[in-house]
Amino acid sequence: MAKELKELTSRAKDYSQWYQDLVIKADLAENSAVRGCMVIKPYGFAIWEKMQRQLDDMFKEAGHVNAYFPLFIPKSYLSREADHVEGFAKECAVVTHYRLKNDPEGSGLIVDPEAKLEEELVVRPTSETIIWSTYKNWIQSYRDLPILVNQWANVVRWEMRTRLFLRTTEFLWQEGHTAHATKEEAIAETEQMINVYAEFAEKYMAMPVVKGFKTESERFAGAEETYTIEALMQDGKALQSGTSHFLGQNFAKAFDVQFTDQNGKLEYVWATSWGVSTRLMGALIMSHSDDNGLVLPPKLAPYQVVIVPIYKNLEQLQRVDEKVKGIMERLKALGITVKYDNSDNKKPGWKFSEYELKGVPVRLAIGARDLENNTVEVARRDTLTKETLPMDGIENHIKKLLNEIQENIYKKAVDFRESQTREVNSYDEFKEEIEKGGFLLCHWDGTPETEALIKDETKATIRCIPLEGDKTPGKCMVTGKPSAQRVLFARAY
RNA sequence: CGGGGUGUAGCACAGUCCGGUUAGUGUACCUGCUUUGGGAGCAGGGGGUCGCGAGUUCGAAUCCCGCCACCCCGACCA
Repeated sequence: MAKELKELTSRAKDYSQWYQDLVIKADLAENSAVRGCMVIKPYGFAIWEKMQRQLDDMFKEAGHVNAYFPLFIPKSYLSREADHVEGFAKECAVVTHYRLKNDPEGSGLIVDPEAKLEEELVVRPTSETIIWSTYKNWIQSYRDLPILVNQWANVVRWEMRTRLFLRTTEFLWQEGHTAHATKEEAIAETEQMINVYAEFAEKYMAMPVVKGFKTESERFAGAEETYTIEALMQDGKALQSGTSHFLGQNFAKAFDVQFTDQNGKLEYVWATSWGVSTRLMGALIMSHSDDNGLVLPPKLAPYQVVIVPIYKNLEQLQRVDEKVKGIMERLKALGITVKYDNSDNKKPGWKFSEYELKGVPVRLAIGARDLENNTVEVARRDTLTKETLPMDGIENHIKKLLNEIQENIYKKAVDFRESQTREVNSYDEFKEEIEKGGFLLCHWDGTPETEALIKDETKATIRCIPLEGDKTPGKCMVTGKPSAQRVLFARAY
């Protein structure tokens, strides 16, 4: 057993390998029989549910409501918006038939050729088109606006290469789709939502992000402006963690969604869309984990505290059970989630390792010794330290400790990112530095040609044009042409 | 679709080059006893179409041919 852990540790340098082993061992997910899709196991799904609930609260706080739209999109819808079809056509799963039958030749089930669909259906890669074809019926007057709708759903993108959590064929996400009477209002919505995402990432996931615009070539297919939050993973690669798009009037025009404004004039509506996905779970894992397994921020941990009893016989266990009952009540009264693992088929040492692997922020161990002294052993996951404390008032200490852990994990991630972010001024230096990973802030002349050249030669992309920070103009590191501000480069997932 | 690799017990793998007892090891599982403050110990036990198909041979996990699946690297990707 110890050997297995050691192997895991020694592989930590090979991050992707380690990461895959880790999540499987940590009971988060496994690859299923279906190409590039994943089974999210109960513990992993509990983390996703925590994220969902928090995000949903934040959306509603900002005035949004939930709805649901169909999984299938008629092929013709997808082709209505030119950039959109360009962006998604290459990765769509298509339904062509609606029935199977027994092969008359006797080789089992086959697709019934007579059950061919008049028009093929696309399994949604995103829902803009079906939603806008619906909104057309919902919107006549400025009084119908704004529409602020979100949906929690699954989508399918048939990528050539998949990666657990980061790019699976099917993934779970939320997509907000809003309609507005004015351009200003739509832009304000787009900005509001990227701020919601950034707040969620930093306050709940304890993951610092850089907010910014995507360049034209990295923009969402059909958007006029894409805002993004970019995070840095521990292996030095960037991860796009959430996007919010200002869609202009592109979809309104493609689906003919017009409204009468206050002056009786017919206008196209202004649109936004925004989304985050189960990719965030990958981000969470890769931001904080160490060689002992997951490290979960207390605000997203399925349970914040685990209690492990230590006993020599059933009589002792019963005494610990009694004691724990009281502690659990007091913890729950403070809104802290607790799991008491008094299963008799695993030893304490096994449990310690198991809950570390699962990233439970705080572990309490209580044994005969503690019952005698009225103490409890408190171990924290982020620092892997433990201390023995008096039992009285332990619940208040734990409440404080959970906040401290949340802050400490965030601070650690910020420090790491700062240490991996640097300004680079020449292209030669850039080529050298990009090999080391991390974020590079550089001047760029703003042309797609230069961007493409850099990508070809170094595999680095412009993650975003940051909204905040240094706005001093300069000269492009490649062409020497003027640059408005430094932009953020990195190699990305 | 290109380049590389792997298919042997639930999982991880050895054995394949150089064919030869009843196919093995770790782990997991089952039973019993002892253990329980950092992934317990001992004893016993169950579990295999060696990816699939066809061939060579007295004899194939091993050699030849064909096929299939999966993984990694690239192309692709908001």
